Amino acid sequence: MKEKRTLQSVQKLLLAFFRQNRRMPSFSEMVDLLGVRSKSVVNFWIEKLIEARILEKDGKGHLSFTKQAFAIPRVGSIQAGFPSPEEEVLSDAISMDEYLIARPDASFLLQVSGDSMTGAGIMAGDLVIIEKGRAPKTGDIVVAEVDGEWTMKYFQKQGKQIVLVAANPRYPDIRPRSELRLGGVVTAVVRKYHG
Amino acid sequence: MKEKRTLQSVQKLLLAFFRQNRRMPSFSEMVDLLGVRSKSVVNFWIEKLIEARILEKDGKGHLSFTKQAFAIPRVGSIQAGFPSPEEEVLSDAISMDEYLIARPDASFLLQVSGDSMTGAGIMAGDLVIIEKGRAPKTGDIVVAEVDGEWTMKYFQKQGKQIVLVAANPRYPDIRPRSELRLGGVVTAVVRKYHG
DNA sequence: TTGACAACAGAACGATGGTTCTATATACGG
DNA sequence: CCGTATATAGAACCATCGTTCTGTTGTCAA
Repeated sequence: MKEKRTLQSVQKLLLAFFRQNRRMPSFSEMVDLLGVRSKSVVNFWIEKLIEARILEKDGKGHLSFTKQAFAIPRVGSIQAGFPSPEEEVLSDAISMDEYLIARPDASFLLQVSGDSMTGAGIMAGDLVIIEKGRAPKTGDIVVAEVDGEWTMKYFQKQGKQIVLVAANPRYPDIRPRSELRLGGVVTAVVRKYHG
Repeated sequence: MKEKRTLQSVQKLLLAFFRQNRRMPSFSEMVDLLGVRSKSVVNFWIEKLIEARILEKDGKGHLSFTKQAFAIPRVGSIQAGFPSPEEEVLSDAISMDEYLIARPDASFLLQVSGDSMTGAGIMAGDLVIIEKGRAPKTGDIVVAEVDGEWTMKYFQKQGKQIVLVAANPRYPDIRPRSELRLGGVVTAVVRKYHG
């Protein structure tokens, strides 16, 4: 039985290749990938994909995916009426890496343990993205070393005094003496449900 | 004044190009990119980057970034002792897209409004990633249409009866009659702090 | 059966890609 | 000042790339 080639199936194959190799396949590679025997067939599909704004080609014939091809669709809010899969608004589609991490070279991940920030919606096991070298403002969540121990707290500035407040009221406020080593500012929280 | 080229600066330039064009620059393009005038200089740096496991080359000379080049470093948990930026463990580095979204073509994003899932650490304004066509298990968070309205709730199966429970106890449990249209299962939560 | 059309095969072509080699410029220690 | 090492320049080379053209196969309606 012969698989019928469709725009979606071709796009899927190319995307799979890209995700694995982090580059576009060449026309010759696509010949194998699509299971055809001629580059002109590949060219036919490539033009279709360009027309569909999934691929784009610069002046010298270099292929690349559009932003749209990577992103996953983003629909409105739940209470505003939940659209059916067919009427998804594809116009506003984003990539997680791009959305979450503004400065990749100054950021790192940290796995949270403990319940001191549960009130802020940061649970044990969550991953937080921390940006180094950013000046915290009051209300920001920071990672700091206070008296030899690292903790994650709300940052507050009362006059000249700095106060670190936990979201969980069971934990006391911390007023560091002079030494406050700042690990960074929490810019995002990420939680993945196993499965 | 002439900028000294370093491994980091070259990597940064190439990464910037990649992020913008979603493909590797060619050697000729790198000549312009690095501000040199010969491809052999480019080749010199490429080899350095390959040695540093930032780039890799397949049999036919096709360049691509390694996984490592994209990912941001992940350090241990806070309470386990917070490493300084110098001693970051780079071995376990992940990309957000890859980490969060197992099936990109079956997933979409939804912005949360309301406080019905606050107890589960899902706040208003958060972005949830929803996977379609997955069979929910008890304890999963699902998006479902109950009697004409879309909501996000815990999924529970008591015998043959399905119960939708909010994390916020102020909301009553929902026991749908027969019609329960399932939008999908929440596989991840993402929150970005503005700034 | 035939005609029309779409999908595909295959080869030829010029341009560009990465590679390699040799020559020149710069920095630095003695 | 000299000699050595390192970084850069420039040119030549061929495999591969994407492009294009012509011809073949397959499908479906009349």
